[in-house]
Amino acid sequence: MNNGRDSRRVTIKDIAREAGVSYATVSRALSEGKPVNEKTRQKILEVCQRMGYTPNSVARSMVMGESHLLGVIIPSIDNPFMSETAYHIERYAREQGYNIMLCNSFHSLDFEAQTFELLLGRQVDGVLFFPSHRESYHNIKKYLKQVPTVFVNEHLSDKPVSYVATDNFQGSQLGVEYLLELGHRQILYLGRNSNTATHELRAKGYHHACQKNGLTPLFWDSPYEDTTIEAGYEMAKELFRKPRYYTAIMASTDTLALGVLQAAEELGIAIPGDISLLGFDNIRYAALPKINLSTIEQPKQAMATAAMDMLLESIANDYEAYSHRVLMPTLVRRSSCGPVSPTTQA
Amino acid sequence: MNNGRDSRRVTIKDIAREAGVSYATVSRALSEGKPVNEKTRQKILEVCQRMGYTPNSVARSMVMGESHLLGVIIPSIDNPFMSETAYHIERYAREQGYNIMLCNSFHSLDFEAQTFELLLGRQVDGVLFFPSHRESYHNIKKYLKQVPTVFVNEHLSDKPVSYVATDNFQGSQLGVEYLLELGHRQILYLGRNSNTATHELRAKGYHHACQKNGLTPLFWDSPYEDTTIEAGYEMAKELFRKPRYYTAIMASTDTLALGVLQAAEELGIAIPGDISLLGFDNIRYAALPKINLSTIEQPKQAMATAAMDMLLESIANDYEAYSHRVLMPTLVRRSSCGPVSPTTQA
DNA sequence: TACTAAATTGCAAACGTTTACAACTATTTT
DNA sequence: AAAATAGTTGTAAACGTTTGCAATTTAGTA
Repeated sequence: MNNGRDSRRVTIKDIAREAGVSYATVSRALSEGKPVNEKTRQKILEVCQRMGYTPNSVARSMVMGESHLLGVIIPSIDNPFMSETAYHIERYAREQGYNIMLCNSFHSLDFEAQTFELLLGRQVDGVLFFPSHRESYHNIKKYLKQVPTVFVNEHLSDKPVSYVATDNFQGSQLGVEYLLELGHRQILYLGRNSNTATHELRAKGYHHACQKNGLTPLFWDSPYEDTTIEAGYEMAKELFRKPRYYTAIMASTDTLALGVLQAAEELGIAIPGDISLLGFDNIRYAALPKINLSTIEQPKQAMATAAMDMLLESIANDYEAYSHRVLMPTLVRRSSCGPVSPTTQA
Repeated sequence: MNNGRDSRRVTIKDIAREAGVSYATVSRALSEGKPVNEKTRQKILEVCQRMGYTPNSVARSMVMGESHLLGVIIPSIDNPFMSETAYHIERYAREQGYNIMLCNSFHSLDFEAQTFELLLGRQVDGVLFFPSHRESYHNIKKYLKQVPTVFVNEHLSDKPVSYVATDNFQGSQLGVEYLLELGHRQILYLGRNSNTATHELRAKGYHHACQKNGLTPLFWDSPYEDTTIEAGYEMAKELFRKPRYYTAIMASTDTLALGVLQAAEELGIAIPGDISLLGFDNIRYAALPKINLSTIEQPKQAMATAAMDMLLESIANDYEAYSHRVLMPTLVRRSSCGPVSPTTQA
C-alpha cells in the first residue's frame, strides 16, 4: 500500500541518467554562469521540467557552507507589534533570497537558549534576536561567536554586539511633552519593572522629562512578565481602586494601554474626559475607531529592514565589526489624550 | 582579520579526535539507546560540553531522510486570526519536536507555488497550507504528491486532500439566528466575493438561514483581495452613502467589521443604536472595550492542534488516506448587536 | 592536415552525519 | 583452558549536492 507520494524525490542523478550526462554537468547546467554547452543545458532543463525536479537545498547548503536561512527569535508572535514587524522581516528577507525560521521564545530565557541551539543546528546563516529579558544577553552570549546575530528592539550600547532599536528615551520625552502641552502636570507612568533596557529607557525618558519640567514622577510598575492587554487590565483595575492623583497615564506599551482602556470602560472612567491615556508602539489596533489611542510610533518597517541589512552585512563581511542603529520615534496624536479640564484636575 | 566567529563549527570528527575514538562511536554515544560503553560515553559527553558541540541537523536530516521541519503557508501573518493561529501551531509543533518555517503568501497564487517549491527544496516533512484562493488547490496540486499536506481554514470536501476548517456555514446560521432573536429582519451580509470556499460557505450559510426564516438576503460584496480593516472601511463608506435598507450588518470577518466600525464612527452612525454589527472569527481585538464586537468564534487553538495532528499522522503513516475535520463555531455575544428599536427600523 | 587553444565534460572528493557489517575485546560457560 | 557469547568499537558507504582538476571534444590557426 502506498500513499501515492513518491517515496524518493527526484535527484540530480536521476536527471543525469535521463539526460545521458554526468551529474556534475547537471549541477553546472542548473547554476548560472557555469560553462556548459547550450544544447546540453536546454536538454537538461527540459528533463528537469518533465521529471519535476526540485533542487535539494539541504544538500546544497551542506557543501556550500551557507543555508540562506535566517533565524528570528521573538517573545511571541501573538503580539501585534511583533507580528507587524515579523511581517516586514519575512517580506524583506524573501526579497534578498533568504528564508526565515520564526521561533517564539515565550518570554523564557531557557527557550531563548534552546532556540539558539536549534537554529545553530539547522545551520542558519544569521539570527535576528528580540530579547525578552535584561539577562538574555548573558544567557546566549556564548552563541554569538558561532553565528552572526543582530539584536532587535533592545539597547545594548555597552555590549560588543549589533543592535537596532527605537530611541525609547526620546519617545517617552515626546510623550511627556505632548501631555504637558495639553496642560497635564500629574502624569502617571505605567511601567514594566525594567525587564529590558528598552523598558528601562522608556521609564528613564519619562523620568528625565519630568525632572526637566518640574513634575514629580509617578511610577506604577507591573508585576507581569509581558505587557499584554490582560496585564494592563489587571494593573489598571488595581490602580483605579485608589484615589486619582494624576490626570494622565502614559503606558509603556499600546497593549498595556488597551487593557487600561478596558478597565476604565468597566469602571465608568472617561478617556480622555477623566484621564488622558497615551500608548507606545503604535500597533495597528491603536488606530481603531473609539480606541483612537494617542501613542508613540515605533517605525516597525524601518526597524525590520535596518536589522536585516545589518545582519546581511555582518554575514557577508568577515572582519570584526558591530554597529548600532537607533531609530527616531514619532508622536501620533489621536483622541485618547485631551486637555486638562476643571473636572479632570487631580 | 577575523571577526571572532569560529570559521568552522565543531563537528563530530573534532570530538572523535579529541576523545580518541572513531566518529561512529561519537555518533552512537550521542543518540539514545545505542550500544556504547558507559565510560566512553561520559568521556565523549564531557568533550562535547567542553568544545561546545552542536549537532548539525542538516547533515543528520540528509542521511535520515527526515528534517523534522514543517512548512506553514499563510496569506499574511499581519492578520490577527493568522497570528493567533500561527502562535498555537508553532507552540504545538515545538512540543512534538518539530520546527516551523512560516511563510507569507501575500494572497498570491504565484507566491503560494513558489513557497511550496522552496519548502520542498528545504526538505520539509510536511506542509500546513492556508490557501488564499479558490484556485490555490489546482495551482499547487502537483506538489501534493511530493509532500504530506494539510489544508487549513478552507473546505475541500470534493478534493482528495486532508483539511481542517470551521463549519462556516453553521457559523453564519448562528449569526442570523442571533440577529433574528434580537428582532432584525433586514440583515445585510458584507462578503468577499467568494474567493474561497470558506467565504462562500459563510455566504451560503447566511443565504440559507435567510430563506429558512423568510428573510430577503441582502449581499454587499467586496472588490478587495483581502478582508482587511481598510477594505471594511472603504466598503462601509460606500455602503453608508446609500439609504439604509437594513438594520444589521453581518461582516464575513472581524477585521472587515472593524473597518465598518471605523466608517460608522466617522459618519456618526451609532452601533448598535442605529445598526447592529456582527463579525466572524473572534480575533482578540474584537473583545476590546468600546469595540465589543459580537462575533462568531473560530476555535483557533483547536484548529491548530487538529491540523498538526493530522499532518503528523499523515507523515507517520505510509498508506493512502486523507481526512477532514470540521470544528464547530460558537456565538460570542457582546454589545455591537442590539434589539431593533423604532428608530433603527429600516 | 596537424597543432594549439578553448570549450565542454567527467571523476572524485568534500560537506557532517547515521548505520550495517565486520572485527575486536571482555565475559561467561563448559 | 578452550569455546561460546555478549558487549563494544571501527570501517566504509550513503544521503544530494558543488567544484577543482584532469580528460576529452570542438573549434581555430597555420
